Amino acid sequence: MPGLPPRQLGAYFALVEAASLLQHAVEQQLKADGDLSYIQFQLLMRLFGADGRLTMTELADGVVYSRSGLTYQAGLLEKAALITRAPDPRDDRATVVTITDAGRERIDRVLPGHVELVRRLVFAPLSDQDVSTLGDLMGRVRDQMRAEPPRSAAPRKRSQRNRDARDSR
Amino acid sequence: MPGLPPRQLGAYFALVEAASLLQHAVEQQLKADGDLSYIQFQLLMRLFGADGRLTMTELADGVVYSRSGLTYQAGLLEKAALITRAPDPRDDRATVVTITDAGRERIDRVLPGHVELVRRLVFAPLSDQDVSTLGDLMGRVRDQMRAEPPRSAAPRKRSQRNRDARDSR
DNA sequence: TATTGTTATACTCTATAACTATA
DNA sequence: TATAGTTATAGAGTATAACAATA
Repeated sequence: MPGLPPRQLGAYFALVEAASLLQHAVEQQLKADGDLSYIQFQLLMRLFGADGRLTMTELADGVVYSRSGLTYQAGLLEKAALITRAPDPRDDRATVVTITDAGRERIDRVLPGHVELVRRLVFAPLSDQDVSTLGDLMGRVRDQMRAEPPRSAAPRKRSQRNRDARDSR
Repeated sequence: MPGLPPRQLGAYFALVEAASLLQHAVEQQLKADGDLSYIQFQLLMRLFGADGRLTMTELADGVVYSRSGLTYQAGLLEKAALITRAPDPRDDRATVVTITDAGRERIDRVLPGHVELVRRLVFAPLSDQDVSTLGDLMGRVRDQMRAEPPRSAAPRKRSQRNRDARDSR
C-alpha cells in the first residue's frame, strides 16, 4: 500500500483483521447463548449500566448510525420483551426505553460466555502491562475518531447524501 | 461488566468502539470515492498484492466467512469488470480470479483517500513508537484468534424452534 | 469421500425520505 | 424552525442447504 510506511501498514492490518475476527466470534457467541445480535447486546448493556432507563437518542449514541436503525432494533428488543418503550413525561417528543427483568436475565445469561470469550481471544496473549498499554493506545484512537468532524476531510465532489445523514446526528 | 477487571474492560470497550467507528468511516470513504464495499476493497487489495491472480478459496481466506458470501461478492466485482473468473488449469474444480486493469485503476483511485483517512483517524494521535507497539499487540491478538478452533468448540447449533420452545418454559 | 464452487432461498440489517408531533 | 421518533420501502449482505463436478 503506497503512502503508508510498513510499520503503520502492519498495525493497520492487524487491527482490522483482529477486529473483524473478534466481531464475528462475539456475534456467534451472543447468538448461540442468548439469541442477541451484537447491537442488541450493546443496547441492553447500555441500559443495564444506566440504571435501567434512557431516551432513544441517548441510547443510540455511538452504537447505531441512523435513527431508523435504532427504531428497528428497539422494536425487536421490545417484541422480545427485553425492553419497554414509553413516552417521556419531561419531553413529549421523546420516548424512554426501560430494560425489563427479562432483559436483565438475558444479559446475565449471556455475559459469562461473553467474558470468557473475550478473555480467551483478546487478553490471553497479553500481559497486564500490555492490557494497560492497549487500553491507552486504543483509547486515544477512539477519542480521535469521536472528535473528528465525521466528514470534514472527505472529498466534497462525490455524494452529498452520505454526508447529510452523518452530519444530521 | 462483572468478571472482567476494569483495565481489561476499558481496553475492550476502546477496541470495540474504535473498530466500529473506523469501519464505518472507511466504508463511507470507499463508497464515496470508488463505489466499493470494504469487503470488495479487501478482495481487490488481496489480488493487487498477489500479482493479480488467486483461487477463490485463497481469496476468501480471512476476508469472508462463507463460501456463498464470496461467490456473491465476486459476482458483483465481475459484473463491475474489476475481476475475471476462469477455470483453473491445474485443478478443474477451482476457479482462478484475476484482477483487471479496471480493477487496478479502481484501487488507484480509492487508495489515496483511504490512506489519508487511516492516517488521520488512527495514526494521528500515535507516535512512531506507539505504532510499533500497537502493531505488536494487535498482531499477537490476531494470531491468537487465527489459532482458535473456529467452530469446533462451539456448541452444536440448535434450531430456532428448539430455542423458542426452551425459552418459553 | 472430500473439496471447490455455485445457486436458491430466506433472513437480517441498514438507510433514505416522508411523516407526525412536540419544543 | 428544529428536534424526537416512527414507518415504508428498497437494497445490500449473509448463511444454510442442496447441488454438480472434480480430486
